[in-house]
Amino acid sequence: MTIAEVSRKYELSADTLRYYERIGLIPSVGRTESGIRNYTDADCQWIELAKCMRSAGVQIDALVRYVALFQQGEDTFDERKQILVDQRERLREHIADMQAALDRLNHKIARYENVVEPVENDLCHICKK
Amino acid sequence: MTIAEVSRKYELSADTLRYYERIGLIPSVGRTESGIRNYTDADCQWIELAKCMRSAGVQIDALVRYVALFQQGEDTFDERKQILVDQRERLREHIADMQAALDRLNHKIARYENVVEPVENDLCHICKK
DNA sequence: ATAGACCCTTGAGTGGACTCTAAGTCAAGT
DNA sequence: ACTTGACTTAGAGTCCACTCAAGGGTCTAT
Repeated sequence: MTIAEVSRKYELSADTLRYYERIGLIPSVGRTESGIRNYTDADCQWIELAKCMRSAGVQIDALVRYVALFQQGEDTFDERKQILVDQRERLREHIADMQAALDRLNHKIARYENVVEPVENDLCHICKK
Repeated sequence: MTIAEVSRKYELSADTLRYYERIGLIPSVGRTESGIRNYTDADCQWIELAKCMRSAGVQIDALVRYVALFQQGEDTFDERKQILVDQRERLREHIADMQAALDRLNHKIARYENVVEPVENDLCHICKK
């Protein structure tokens, strides 16, 4: 697969794909004799993983470390797992923050819709609390 | 309340508090005769709101627009509500992305723990899929 | 064999959100 | 009166994650 095809498939710009490879967020992609990138299915799986993690806000740094360890082989097993566990925890915390903000937005929108009785209006002014 | 007290209370640096005020993410704070910020409870509510929304990744831009409209008064009601509704939608999408990444991390960690039977190992290599 | 579309690398530029610096003011304590 | 430390502003600097530009090579169709 060419970079343009992969770019369309995953909706990541060719620039971004090259950037991800350059910094090691995905392992380096094989080339044709003339030096043009030729993405394999395995490359695509790495890209999909990267896209999923990045869209969730997992830092590039952690993913780069993971990929580097992965390429070093079996004896990095524990370290790799630890990265995943750490990032899972970060993600859980972030989801909780977002849920709190979502609850708050729902509350505020309800006020705007007069769905919630304005019992403690003194704190609200549609709506800081 | 001084900026140092507010900074401690909300765990935001004094620089960040001044920055938020400067860009209009919170309405401007009153000063003492000598020009020092004196935060009221209402100011603190704005800060808490800003902190909550920012920690969930709501863009500063949207919050600035909301605050500006809020200060313009009643006839911006609909526009303000629309901002909230839009941001709620963005937040929901983002939570879905994060949930997908979390599911994937859980799956990968389970592989690392040999909890999941390695049935389709050819795609996994602990673990791209 | 030449146009036009696509690809390459290196390195610089951008935008968002802070974060820090410089130069100065002010209040409290000694 | 002087030091100390927290406050002020305007503006510059930093970090992250891209994104673009320059200058060039490659592929395909006519």
